[in-house]
Amino acid sequence: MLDKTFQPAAVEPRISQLWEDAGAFRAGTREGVDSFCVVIPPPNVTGNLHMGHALNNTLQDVMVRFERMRGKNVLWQPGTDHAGIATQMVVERQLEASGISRHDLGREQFVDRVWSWKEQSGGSILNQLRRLGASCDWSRERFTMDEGLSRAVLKVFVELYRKGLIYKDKRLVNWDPKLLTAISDLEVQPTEAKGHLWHLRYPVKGEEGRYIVVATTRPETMLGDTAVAVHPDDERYRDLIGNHVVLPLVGREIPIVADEHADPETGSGAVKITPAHDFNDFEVGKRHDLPMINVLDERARINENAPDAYRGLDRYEARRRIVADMQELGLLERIDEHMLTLPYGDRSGVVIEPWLTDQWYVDAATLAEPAIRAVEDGRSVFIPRNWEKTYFEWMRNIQPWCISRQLWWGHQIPAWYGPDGHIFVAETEEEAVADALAHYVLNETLTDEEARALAADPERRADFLRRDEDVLDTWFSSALWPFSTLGWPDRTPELDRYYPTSVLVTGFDIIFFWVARMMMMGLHFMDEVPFPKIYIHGIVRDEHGQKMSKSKGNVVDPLDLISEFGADALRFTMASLATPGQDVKPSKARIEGYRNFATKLWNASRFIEMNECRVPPRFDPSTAELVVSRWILSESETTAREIAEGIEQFRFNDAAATAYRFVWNVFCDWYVELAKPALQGPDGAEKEETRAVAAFVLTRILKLLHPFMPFVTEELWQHLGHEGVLATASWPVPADLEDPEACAEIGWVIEAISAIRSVRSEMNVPAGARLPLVLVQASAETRERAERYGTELKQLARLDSVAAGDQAPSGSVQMVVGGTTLALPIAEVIDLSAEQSRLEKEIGKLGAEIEKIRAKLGNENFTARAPEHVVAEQRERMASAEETRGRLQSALERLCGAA
RNA sequence: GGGCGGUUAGCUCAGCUGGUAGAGCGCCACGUUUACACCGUGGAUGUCGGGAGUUCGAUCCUCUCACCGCCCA
Repeated sequence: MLDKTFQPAAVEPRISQLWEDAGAFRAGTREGVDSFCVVIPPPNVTGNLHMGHALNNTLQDVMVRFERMRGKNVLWQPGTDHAGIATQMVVERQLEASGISRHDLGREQFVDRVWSWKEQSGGSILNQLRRLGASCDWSRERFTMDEGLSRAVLKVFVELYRKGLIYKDKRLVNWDPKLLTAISDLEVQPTEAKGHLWHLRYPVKGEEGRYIVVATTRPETMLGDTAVAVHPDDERYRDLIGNHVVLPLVGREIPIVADEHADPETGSGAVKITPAHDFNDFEVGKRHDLPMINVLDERARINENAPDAYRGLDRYEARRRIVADMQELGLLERIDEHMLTLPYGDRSGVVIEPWLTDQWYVDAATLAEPAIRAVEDGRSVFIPRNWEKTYFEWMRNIQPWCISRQLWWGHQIPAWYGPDGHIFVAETEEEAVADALAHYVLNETLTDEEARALAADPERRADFLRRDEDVLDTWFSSALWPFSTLGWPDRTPELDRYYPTSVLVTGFDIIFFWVARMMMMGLHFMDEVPFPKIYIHGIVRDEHGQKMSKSKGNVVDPLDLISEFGADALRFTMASLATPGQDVKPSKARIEGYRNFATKLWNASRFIEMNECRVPPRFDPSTAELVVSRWILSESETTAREIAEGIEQFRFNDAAATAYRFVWNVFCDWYVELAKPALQGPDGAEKEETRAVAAFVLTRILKLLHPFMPFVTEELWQHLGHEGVLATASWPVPADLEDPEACAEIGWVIEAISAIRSVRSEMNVPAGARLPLVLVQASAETRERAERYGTELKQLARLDSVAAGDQAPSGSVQMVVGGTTLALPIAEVIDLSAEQSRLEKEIGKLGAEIEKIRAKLGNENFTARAPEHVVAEQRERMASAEETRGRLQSALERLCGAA
């Protein structure tokens, strides 16, 4: 016998183990069927489960469990990425605690340390995903630094390099002066801050006393200025274009150039150009062929390219000095308060510097072309569709992708440099050595003999040929995820079977960083899109719509919610709120509500169990005879269809709501109640059928709910003695059970009971009082229905008799259900004036409705132009409203006559 | 500045192709019923942000204004 409440904390670990033991999530166990494959957006190996993961993985799991139950060969590929900076920082912090830096250890030992950290405590997020119920094929877990995936990375790098799609270049990058590496745009957090706008005077050369005023938020960068730009149409400066200014403090003569980058509206209209320290200025510099003078070192201190006075100063100290010095020279015109956006490194928390360095780049523009076409012609579709705009926008303006990082943890770039700086790119060192030696023998730098000696002596060779120290951006390897996890570059059966994957599920925040790059790489190396569908969900906010952040203190830990309410409740909440294109704002009250829903299901099952309901072997639901059986079977069929459609169309909220309504408001509220008389009555055919149908429908419910609430449904499945595991049971097969007649009949019963209850409550009839019911001038059909459901009506509407009559007994309360007047004689308790006003109110409401419809039907434009079925519908509504009103009116007259 | 999304019941949100405004929570009243008080029954609550237009008909389509949010520059 089941407990009174479902205890998720006790059940969940056991059920997880059960699935594991059953190998329920293994891919490839079914032959000759369609495959369904999803690759998980690999979480960061240092990460912890947050609400975004909970949403993302719930939705994937709903689809994956659904398709698995539908009999497909399902692979949900799990794994993590190696998160270059984050992981390196975790281990560095550990080292710091014992007072050593990674440099003390050396690269090799440091990387070993990272690996052992990874083995011990990395990837705990995958266990957290298990707690959520994610049905990944855990036996196939991958890591972007795995041997296989690393091989894929090498091959991709080498191939792209050979095609000229990877190259080395000197450009501005986002440089983190604390972590001493380039970082990606994703890792830069633009943050609004109060700052200043310094207006500086630059003296015009050869025009004594004439200045050009430039406004800047970063005065210290003036040391690297190589031009002043003004708008070509700006009259104020037209005569100065082509002249020079003398850069104060430095003394360099720099040109005044005309460029549209200068905005005549802001500040003075003239802008200083520092190509080596600003992304916009860099572009201006290229357009005008300006020198690029880097005045900062890797830690953002002023370097040797600046005048002695400032060398070695930190950027902020330099700023103070420069402002002071300019003021002293009378060259500081004024200082304005100014709001500006500063780029903070999200890991280091310091302001990022645009810094000129040598880095490796991917020619993203070239790779983007096929990726753009694939979405244009619909080989990959965004759901919701609008996201393709964001995708196109970014893809069409794509910048070279900087892929090198000055870190130790990651895929080391497979490039070697000869003594003259010549680059050799190869998948292995051996190959690179062979290439290099051949190269230098050919150009006669080396003799054959020297080359052979080098080849034989690794130590001398290391001096001769030096490997690039940098590693690749983590996203470079995640971009390969949809095929590298399947075994590429080997031609594996998995690759044939699962590529392209079926759908990618992710948040819009990483369309650029991940989706776009997977598209580029997938198309280039597999010649096919990595996924035909890209489902983009919203982000999770708190219940007031605020973005969750540590500083706001509104972060909710999904694991806490799982502990408190159960994974099923959290999942159901996520699915219910996953409206296409909208953000998700879960509240505790909502989650609690779905915890209650799980308990409701639990108790309904408890009831079914208590009444010894079981599905007989070879039970055929189409043979059910009782109307109530046919009705609930019909409803279950409709529900199954709607849930399937909802999931297929990514309308998770609709699917969840349909399931919720069916289970609670149809099955529990009505079917169980209507079935009680039969279940609690004498043994016989009726009871037997009811038991079978109740159990059958409950079984269906468990299946329908399983994708959303896997734990409670599996627990019940096991408890109720079903075979195997629910996770691999088959989705309800449509069995032509929809039955409009049964639905109409039970609909009438439900309506009648509801109407009686409502009137009782309104008339303050004591809950315990049993009343007689009279059906006034009822049709044969209605009388039959009342007869058939006499027991149920009596029980649920608290009646002591149900009879037919020609007239409502005097002193009765009357209502109209489906065209029949129902009368409750309650003369002794009736409050005549209350009943009179109740009837008048009803009649008034109907009158208003009738008038509205009459006006509509009286409009010739409407009857002529509206579709016929709409007009017919209005006519019907009007007829039925008029009939009901008539009946209520005569009830009112009778009542007044009696009074 | 460009793009996207939002504004519907006290709160959080649904409302698919225009044709009777819905859910959950909250609130009020009542608790006959051994599946369930994490429950049951009944009830109240909306000029669907403002304005204009298209249409026989607009929460839904078009334009416009206001406010809020996100992304990009």
